Amino acid sequence: MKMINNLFEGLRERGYVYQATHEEKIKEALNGGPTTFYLGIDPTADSLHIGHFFALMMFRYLQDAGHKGILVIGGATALIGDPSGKSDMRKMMTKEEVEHNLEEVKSLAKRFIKTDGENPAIIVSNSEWLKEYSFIDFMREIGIHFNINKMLASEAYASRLEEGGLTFLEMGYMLMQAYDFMVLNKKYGCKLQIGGSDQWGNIVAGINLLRKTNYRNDEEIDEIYGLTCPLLMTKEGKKMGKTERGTLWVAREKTTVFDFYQYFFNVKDEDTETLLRLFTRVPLEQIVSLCREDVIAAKRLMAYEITKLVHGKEEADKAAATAIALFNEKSVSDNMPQFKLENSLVTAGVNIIDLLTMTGFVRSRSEARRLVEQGGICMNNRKVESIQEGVSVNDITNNYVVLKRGKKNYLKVIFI
RNA sequence: GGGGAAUUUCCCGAGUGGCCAAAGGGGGCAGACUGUAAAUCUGUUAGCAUCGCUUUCGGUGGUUCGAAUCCACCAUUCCCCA
Repeated sequence: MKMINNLFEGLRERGYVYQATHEEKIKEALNGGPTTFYLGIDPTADSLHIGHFFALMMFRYLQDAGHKGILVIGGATALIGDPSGKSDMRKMMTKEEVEHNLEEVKSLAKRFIKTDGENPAIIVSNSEWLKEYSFIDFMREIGIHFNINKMLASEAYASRLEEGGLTFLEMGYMLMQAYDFMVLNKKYGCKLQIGGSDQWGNIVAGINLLRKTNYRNDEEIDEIYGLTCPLLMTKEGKKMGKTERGTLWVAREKTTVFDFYQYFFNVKDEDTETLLRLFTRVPLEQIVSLCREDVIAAKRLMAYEITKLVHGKEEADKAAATAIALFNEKSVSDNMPQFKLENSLVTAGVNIIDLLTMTGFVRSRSEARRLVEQGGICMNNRKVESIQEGVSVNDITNNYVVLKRGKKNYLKVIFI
């Protein structure tokens, strides 16, 4: 099996390393023989967002270097909710929701990490070992090792504490994750936990827990480490992957491939380099020079590569082609967002406002009216001048009409 | 368990009986300028049958010609004391 010599340095260079608990030891482990590591993801939604994707990329890097990966899906922890970095308590999820999300997350994650062939990842849910653990035993065996004063001082609880109202439920989260690490160490010999920087406190808790339970005759029998990747932030200090309409999802049904591609194409210039470093395997020197010489080309490459990673080459090609057609050639593409309507509507004559709302392109009639009045709506590349305008058979070529809202939002309305 | 404070439109936050669909800021959206950028300027930001009407200020009832504003009860949150 192929081992990469300077894996740790490589990761650091690309911007994957944020904090490491034992830098020298981790370097040794990663650059040396196969090390078993794990990444935990809580199924709190029925898809993955870009932050998960980032961590999974790191997972994949380690896997490709020959290390053994375990993906833990937090079927149990999702029922509690991680308070790390949150200022409000998260709404509790039902067991059914978690169950459903777990399957979705599992199948999506398989797109990014190797789960078959050579060196496949193991996927487990932590409910496997947490479900059966009785409360009293858990408190006696695990709870005893946690010092509340220390926990409260940790970053993970800081914002919740400031807001007040920290509950016992949330305090329990850290114990569970810490216990996960311990179990994985015992069961699979897992030595390293990776995660986003918001997981630092939880990771350290796991390390401490093992240390406290791990002595035999005053001798530490095993040592485990933690490595975090930075939180993806834009240069403006916003969380990457958040859009006005919500989170940028990895699942196609929740965020179309075209929107996904567009999100990355439209990031600030300054973020291009970071994204290229993290999500492509383009050599570093090349990235730097490309960004300096031609930002647009760099952006195009970046958006394309990320889309390819997440949705596959075919979909990425389509999205890129659609974007070029739309923005560079001002023409129509088959892959732009579409909506189908009954043909009879047009033959009867339909008002532009009705059309905009009917297709869901604009949320309300008031908004549609406003947009038209402000000159923000185009039909077939011609500005709609008045809210009285209608759509007739003459406007339709090849069974469709192309609507444009603002500069970047297109919808092809197909009449059947 | 006792006492105090709070809950406003996407967010923060003004508003203490009619002039409130509700100030101001942030964010969003649109226009101009651009590179499908950034910065800036302008407009806009509950819904509809749009010079009018309807639903909104934690929930439910009540007082009143009229309530986000007053009263009662409930819910949630925070602070102080146990």
